[in-house]
Amino acid sequence: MLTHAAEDYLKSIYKLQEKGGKVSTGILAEYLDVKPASATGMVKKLKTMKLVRYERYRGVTLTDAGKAIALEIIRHHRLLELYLFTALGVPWDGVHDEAEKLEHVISEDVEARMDEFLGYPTADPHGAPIPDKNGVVTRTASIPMTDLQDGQSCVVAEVSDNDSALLRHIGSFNLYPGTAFSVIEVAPFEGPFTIDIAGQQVVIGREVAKQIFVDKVQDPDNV
Amino acid sequence: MLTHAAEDYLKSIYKLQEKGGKVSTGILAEYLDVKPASATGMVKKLKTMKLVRYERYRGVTLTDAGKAIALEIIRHHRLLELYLFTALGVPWDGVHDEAEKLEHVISEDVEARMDEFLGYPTADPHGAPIPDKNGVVTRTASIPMTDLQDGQSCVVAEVSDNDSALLRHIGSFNLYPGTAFSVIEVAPFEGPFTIDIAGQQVVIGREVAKQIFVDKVQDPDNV
DNA sequence: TATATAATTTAGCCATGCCTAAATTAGTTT
DNA sequence: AAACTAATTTAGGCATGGCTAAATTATATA
Ligand SMILES: [Mn+2]
Ligand SMILES: [Mn+2]
Ligand SMILES: [Mn+2]
Ligand SMILES: [Mn+2]
Repeated sequence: MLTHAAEDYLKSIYKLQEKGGKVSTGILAEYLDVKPASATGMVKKLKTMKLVRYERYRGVTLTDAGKAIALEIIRHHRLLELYLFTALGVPWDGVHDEAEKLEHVISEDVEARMDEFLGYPTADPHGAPIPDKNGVVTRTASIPMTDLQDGQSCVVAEVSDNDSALLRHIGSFNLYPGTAFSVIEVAPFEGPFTIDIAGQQVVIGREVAKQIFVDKVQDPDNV
Repeated sequence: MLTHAAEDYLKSIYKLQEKGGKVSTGILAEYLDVKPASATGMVKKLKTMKLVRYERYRGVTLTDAGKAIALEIIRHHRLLELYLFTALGVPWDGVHDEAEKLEHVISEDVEARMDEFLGYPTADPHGAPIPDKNGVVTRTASIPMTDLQDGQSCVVAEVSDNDSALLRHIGSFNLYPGTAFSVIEVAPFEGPFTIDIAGQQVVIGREVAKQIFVDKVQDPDNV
């Protein structure tokens, strides 16, 4: 078994390489809130374990073995988030930190039991996909809310789960995954979004909108 | 926050000093499956943190601060065992190892939510008392099954939870806490116990009987 | 093409928590 | 009282995973 630290590195490399191929040790260090020298050190260890491809100054990528472990940990994390949310009522801005610690520690048996209890779910409380038992991820092609135009109708697909204050804020507008809304107005000059959620008019700043991902819907009212 | 290792040491010192006052570093090392030198090292660290009283060659005891932490971890452990057993159906011979890892990692919030879900329970699946939120333990005065005489009726109160093969064995006789049985015969010369559980006749070896603790009941059939 | 800048790596250090082997102490036996 | 034995502690080492400071390399700029 790997150490918690190694698992977190693999998970982070996976996430970073999803949006941008090779991952520099600097970016990795920043993401993990660690100094670059520490990231370099761990990456070298992961290389000797053949979990990572790495050449100095050239960045890191996961091998198939490394990716499998990363997905396993991500599966733990997201199942745990949903389990804590659903079974114990932990608020959606609290589940991330809790899962961050538990993910390294639960057995495959408990993983399977949570999966069954939850009915083999495919997304966590923030809308992120839960890799299946074999590490297969079904991605949805959601777009950032900031790409929306006036009048567009859509459904919230996913929300960034890193910042719990942000989640509380987004939750206060009821913008959970699955919630439908339509854009009333996008203010010019990088301005805020005015939207309609279930008849309620709400203003969402651009920085917040960047963290919200949606699926467009054909709006029958708007033809 | 303490390290996992330090928490496990405090928990172990607590359990060992329950039956026998001061705890030697040797006993502690054996209990934790660690070399005596390692136990001495950790005990010195715990002393600088004022969690433990210790003088070389003289044994260790917990301070009030150390005892409070030990009880907090024991509470986590036992609540987790019962939660895993009740909510996720983890078999009673599996909950100990799982809880051993989770106990260091759950938040006070999750602790409180499990407690509520379980209806503020007072015993874990093996019958061990769960300290309350303030660290108060309500001990029961159970006796080892080996103290029973022929004809005695009793109820299982508690079973050792260290050895999971033993638990499977005991479970195969349905000797869970709460189960009533009566002694048919105690074979002489340190022999086995023949007992009656719900009409079924079962033979229990002495080594197993030592690990089972019971409460005597006045048996109306036997007057 | 040379040089400046920024990123990355190396070197060396620290804390934790384990280990083995050697030294010390306590307690018991003669 | 001395000697022996068993328990305990000390000394020194190793792996992990951080850190800082200095050296190196890549890249952009002149
Ligand atoms: Mn983690
Ligand atoms: Mn999430
Ligand atoms: Mn533990
Ligand atoms: Mn137990």
